Amino acid sequence: MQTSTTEDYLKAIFKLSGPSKKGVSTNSVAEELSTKASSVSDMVKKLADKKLVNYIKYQGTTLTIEGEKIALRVIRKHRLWEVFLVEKLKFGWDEIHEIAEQLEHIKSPKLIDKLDEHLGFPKNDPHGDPIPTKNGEFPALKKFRLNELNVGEKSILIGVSEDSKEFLRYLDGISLKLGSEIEILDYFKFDKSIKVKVNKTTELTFSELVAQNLNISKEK
Amino acid sequence: MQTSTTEDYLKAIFKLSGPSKKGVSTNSVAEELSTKASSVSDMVKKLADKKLVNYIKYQGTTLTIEGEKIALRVIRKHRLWEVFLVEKLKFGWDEIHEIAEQLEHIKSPKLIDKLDEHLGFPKNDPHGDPIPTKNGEFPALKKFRLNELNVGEKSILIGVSEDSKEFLRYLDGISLKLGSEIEILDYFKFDKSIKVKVNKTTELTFSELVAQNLNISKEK
DNA sequence: GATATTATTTAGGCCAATCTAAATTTTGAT
DNA sequence: ATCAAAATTTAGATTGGCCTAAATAATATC
Repeated sequence: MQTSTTEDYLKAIFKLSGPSKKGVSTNSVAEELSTKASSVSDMVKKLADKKLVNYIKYQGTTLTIEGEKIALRVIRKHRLWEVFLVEKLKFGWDEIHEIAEQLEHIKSPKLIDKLDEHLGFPKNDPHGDPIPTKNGEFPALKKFRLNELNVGEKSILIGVSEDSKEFLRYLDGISLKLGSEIEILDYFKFDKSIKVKVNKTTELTFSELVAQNLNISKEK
Repeated sequence: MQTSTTEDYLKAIFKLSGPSKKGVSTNSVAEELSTKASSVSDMVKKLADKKLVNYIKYQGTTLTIEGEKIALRVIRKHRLWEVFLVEKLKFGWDEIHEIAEQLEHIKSPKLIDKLDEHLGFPKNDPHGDPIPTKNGEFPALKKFRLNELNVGEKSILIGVSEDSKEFLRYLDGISLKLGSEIEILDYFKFDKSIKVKVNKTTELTFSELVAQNLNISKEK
């Protein structure tokens, strides 16, 4: 059974990983948890020993399957308690976070199932965020192809549909990485190519074929 | 703000003190908390530093006013959560204790007030035990004079109404102490004296005057 | 490509709470 | 009153989590 500190770390890493599931930096975790980078360094090593995260020195941390399971369970509890606080106890939506931070660490699977039932199996918390299911399914972020977006929309690269060496080498060449932000600047009807801005800096143009193979999410 | 361990110790000491508020032994606390006597020894020293308990080496521990306040707050939370688990989440009365043990440490005065209201300001928990009020009043144990009891009843000495030196010296002489168990064996109508057995061992006879000045509780 | 800046890790300590083993005090039995 | 048993305390170590300061690696800039 993990300590509540462990749960806090896993939750923070999950949150920071974002839809692209890219590795998170030591500093970002430290900031998220209001602690110091050296503490995080210590801690992720311990979490790696317990097989809850993958950690490579100087290269960031990702969750293992097991680590993600735990993170999702904690998020489920947090969000269900938030619903309880607002719906049943009539708290304002702005007062509930820090109480839920504590309640999320209560250990009792039965409690959370009964709470879920008591609340009528809500799908979203009071902020509108989805509540992971009992089985650890996280209502998937809707996934799009880059060519399905409209001009002006922003997105995050979460994957590719084509994994030939050539394609990956091409992406590498333009240094497009998982997690990059892509904003649609323009669309050229005549060849269906699109002009984008990557990470608020680099402007590029993608052919339709390329755009079709870039999987993105509209979420932040 | 105290740790949950501190709260556990204070609660245990409160519970073990009983109605007579007598000092509790290191060993009894250790057993109550499933820990070792040496740990308790360490801990009560720290609690004494924080003015939460009165501790005299080799002589046991009592709560200070402040310590008792905290203990009562924790008990209030524990019992309110128990009501919630049974009434709202439909738990069986036998499953709730260990969950409430966790919930009782959640820190948020507002939460507990709202919970109290949500539950309709219950007076007792599902086991029938009284719930301390918001102001830290613990529904007093009903107090009796020893001469109000019937033959066969058992009681605990919780105080005296007369505190003259003579009386106290008398009690001392028969080694009757706060917390002693007193069972009524017989009642002699002609002089209203009563025969009792103290702590299941010593038989004594009290005059009416003595019996009137011994305050007892019927609770265990 | 060298170097300055930033990010990260290591080293060494601290604190709360716990433990075992040894020392000490109290109690209880003769 | 003495002495053994029981209760309690001390000493010294451990674990989880955190910190500061110093060392090292990665990165960004010229």
